[in-house]
Amino acid sequence: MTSTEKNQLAGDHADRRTVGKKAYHHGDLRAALIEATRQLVEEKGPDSFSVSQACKLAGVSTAAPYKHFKDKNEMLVAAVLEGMGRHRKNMLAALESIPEGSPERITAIGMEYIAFALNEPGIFRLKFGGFTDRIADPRLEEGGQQSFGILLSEVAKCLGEPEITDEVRRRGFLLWSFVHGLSFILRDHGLAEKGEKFDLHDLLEDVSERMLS
Amino acid sequence: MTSTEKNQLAGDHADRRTVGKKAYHHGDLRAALIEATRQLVEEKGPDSFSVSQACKLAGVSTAAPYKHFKDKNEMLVAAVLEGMGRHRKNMLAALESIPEGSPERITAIGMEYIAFALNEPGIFRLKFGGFTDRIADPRLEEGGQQSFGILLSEVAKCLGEPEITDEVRRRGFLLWSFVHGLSFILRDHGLAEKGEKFDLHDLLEDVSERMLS
DNA sequence: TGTACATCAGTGAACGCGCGTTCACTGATGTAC
DNA sequence: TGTACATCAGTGAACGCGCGTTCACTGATGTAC
Repeated sequence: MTSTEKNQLAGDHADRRTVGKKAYHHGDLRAALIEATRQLVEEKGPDSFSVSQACKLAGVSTAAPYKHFKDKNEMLVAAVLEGMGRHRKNMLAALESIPEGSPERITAIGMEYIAFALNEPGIFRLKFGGFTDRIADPRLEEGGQQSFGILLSEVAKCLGEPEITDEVRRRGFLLWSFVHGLSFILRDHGLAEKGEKFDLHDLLEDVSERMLS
Repeated sequence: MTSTEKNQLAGDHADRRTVGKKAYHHGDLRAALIEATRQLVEEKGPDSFSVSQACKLAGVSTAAPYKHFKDKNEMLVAAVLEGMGRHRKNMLAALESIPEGSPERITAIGMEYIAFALNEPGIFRLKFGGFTDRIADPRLEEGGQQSFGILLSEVAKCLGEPEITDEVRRRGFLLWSFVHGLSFILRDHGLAEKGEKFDLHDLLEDVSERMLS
C-alpha cells in the first residue's frame, strides 16, 4: 500500500465502505439506515416498515440503529426529512430554468410536487397521509412551511404583490390544495386508469390560470 | 310474557341484543363488529387496528369474527364500505334541499366531502390514504365511482350540458382534486391552525365558480 | 303442545411469528505519551 | 515510531408482547314430527 492510498483511507470515512473488506465500523451507518428505511418504506409501505428489515438491508445487527436513533419513529422521521430536502432541491432546480414572474413557474412547482408524490409515494404518504400522531416532529412542519413559502412567493410575483398578503396566502392555499389532491388521486388511480386522457401539464396550467386570475 | 312480546323477540333479531341477558347468539355480530372496527379505526388509526381489540369491544372471543369475515382485511373493507354508504346518503340528503341546477349544489357536495373527511378521518384514510394493496376490493372502487358520478351530473347541469362530456369530466376531476386535497390538509392542519382565517364555505364557492366559468 | 335433532354462531385455549427494544459484550479506532 | 489506553460503534442473544388465525368444542336456536 502506498502512502497516498493510506491517506485516502484515513481521510475519507465514506470511502471505507466502498472497500471490499467489511469494516467493523461502518463509516456512515446513520445515512445507510436512512437509505434502507426509505427503500423499505417505498417497497413495503410505511405501515409495514420494520426496524429489523432495515437492519438486514443495511447489513447490521438489530441493535445497531439505537446508537443513531432514539427509536423506530425517529428513523422514519429522518427518512421523511431526507426526502423533503431532496424534494425542495428539485423544486428550486426546476425554477432556475424559468424566467422570474412567469406563471409557468407555478406550474413547474406543481409538476415537481406531483413527481415527488408519484416517485416516492411511501415517503409522501408518511409526510401527508395522516401518520401525524406517530411521526410528529417540528422539523417536518417547518420543512413543509418552507416549501409552501416558495410557492407563496411565486404567487405573489404573479399577482404583482410586493409581499405575502392575505389574498396571496388564499390563492396559494387553493393551489396547494388542488395539487395536493391531484397527487393523491394520481398515485391511487393514475390518469389513464381513470379514463381521463388529458395532459397533466395542461391541467396544471389551466388551474394556475383560473386560480391566479 | 305475553304472546305479543314473544312474537317480537322471535321476529326481530336486532331486539334480542337490547334485552338485558347476554344471549349466546349475538343477534347481529357482523354489524356489531363492523361498528367496533369503525370505532377503533377512528380512535387508534387504521394501522393500529387489530382484530383482537375489535373482539374485546364487541364482547366476543377472538375467533368469533371468522364466522363472518374471511380475515382482518375483510373487516376493514366492510367498515369502509359502510362508511362510504353513509357518506353517499349524506351527500344526497344535502342536495335535496337545494334547487336543481344551482351552483350551490356543487358547494354542498364539497362541504359534505370535507365533513366526512373531518368526522371520520380514519375511514377516509383507509379509503384514500394509500392502503390500496391491503384493502383492494372492487366494491370500494365502484362506490367511489358512484359518488364521483353524482358530482359529474351536477357539473353537467351547471355547465348546461345535456350529458357527461369530456369537458364535464375534466371540470369534475379538477373540482374533485381540489376538494380532496383540501380535505387532507384540513384534517392534518385545520384552517385556523394554519393561520388561514378564511371561511370554508366561501372558499368552496370561490373555487366552484373559478372551475365552472 | 312436546320432543328429538340438525345447524351453526360463538368459545377458549393454543399456535407460531415478527416485532421493538435491552443488555453486557467486543474489538476497531484515534490519541496521548 | 511504538505502546497503552479511552472511546464508542456495532454484536448477538434474549426479552416480553400482541398479533392473526386455527381448532375441537359447546350450547342456543329453529324446525320436523
